[in-house]
Amino acid sequence: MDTKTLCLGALSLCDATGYDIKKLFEEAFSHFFSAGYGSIYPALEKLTEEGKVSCRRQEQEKRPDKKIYSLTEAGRAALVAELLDTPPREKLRSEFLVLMFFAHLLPPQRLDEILQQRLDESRATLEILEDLDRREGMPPGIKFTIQYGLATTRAAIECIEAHRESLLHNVYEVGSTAASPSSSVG
Amino acid sequence: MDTKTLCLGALSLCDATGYDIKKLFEEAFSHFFSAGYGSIYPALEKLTEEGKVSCRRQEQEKRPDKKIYSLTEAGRAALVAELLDTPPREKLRSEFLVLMFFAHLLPPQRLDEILQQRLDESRATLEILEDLDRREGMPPGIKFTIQYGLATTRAAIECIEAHRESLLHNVYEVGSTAASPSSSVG
DNA sequence: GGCATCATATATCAATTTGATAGTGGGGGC
DNA sequence: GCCCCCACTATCAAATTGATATATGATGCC
Repeated sequence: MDTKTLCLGALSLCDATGYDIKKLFEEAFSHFFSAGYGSIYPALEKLTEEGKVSCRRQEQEKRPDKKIYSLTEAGRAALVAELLDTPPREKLRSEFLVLMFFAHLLPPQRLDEILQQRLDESRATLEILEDLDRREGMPPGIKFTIQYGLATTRAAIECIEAHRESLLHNVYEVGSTAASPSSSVG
Repeated sequence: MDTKTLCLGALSLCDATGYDIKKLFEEAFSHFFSAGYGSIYPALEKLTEEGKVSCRRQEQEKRPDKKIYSLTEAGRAALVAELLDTPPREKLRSEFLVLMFFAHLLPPQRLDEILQQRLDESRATLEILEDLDRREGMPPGIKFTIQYGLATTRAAIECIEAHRESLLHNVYEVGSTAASPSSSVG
């Protein structure tokens, strides 16, 4: 699934500018997908060429012209077609877990900081999701994305809380230390 | 955190070829990070230029020469330095949740298929993690990455199981249908 | 025996994405 | 007055993705 499809999806909700689409992604998608201007604007341009979206210009004083995009019938068909054969994959990119994997190379202070930062960020995410969850009148599919985020985020937080103390005690005791490494973990 | 750092990390465990590193990523990192040959080989080349890894060639009959890389002292220092100021971020890319977000555009059959496929894949991931978890003598940091994977994967599975039925019943009842869409969700 | 596919190992490439940055001006905080 | 944020466009180098090419042996299947 590429940014083009994401844009079609956004425009299936309502007409929007590239800027609006980015904001939608940040507000509604941020816990499971992201896209920047660098992929959104080129995507909208290509979609226009392909006739899947149309673009009307709205002039503004003292601001750049707005380019408001709308989904065409061809675009809606393309969106549905894409959704029909997109496999429901999921991929995590966790620098946090990479750091944990190499925890034995880090000083205890840094390890503690890492755990704390991740906890803070996860709790912040949780609050955002809880706010979203309180909103009413949301379609079941969208509601589900929030439930899913809540469930996995809570699990992550509990896992960190559960292991934090023992990690700080055990990481350095068994084999190597941060100061004198001599690993051989195959 | 880029592929170069990941490679340094891999080589901190033991000497390896690019191929070995890819396999390590698939075996030990697959549930939280990934990297392909297209980023690993260039990374190893740059690291060699920078003196952070050294490379010895091992000739082989009937196979391409092996290029076995080792971490140098400079490389180890660079790895630690990188780990010290890498923020512990985490980013999900879930095409599954995008599909769920637009569930109202899909026929019920497809929605069911999506949920089933994700459930299957999550259960497969869970089994792999449970196997890893049974291994003994693993450093606490690595053990933690597995615990974390177990916790979040189980939460995901439970969430899908819990909402599956109601999704199939409710997605199409309230507002629009897959056949005649007329949404306006801002 | 023959055929497909996987494992070992290298490497490359077009297409895409990332993450930062630039430009332009109004409005709010202090 | 100063600085940063909001609104809106857009671009760009660098990195990554995902597929593919090249070779050969081994393994499995009918």
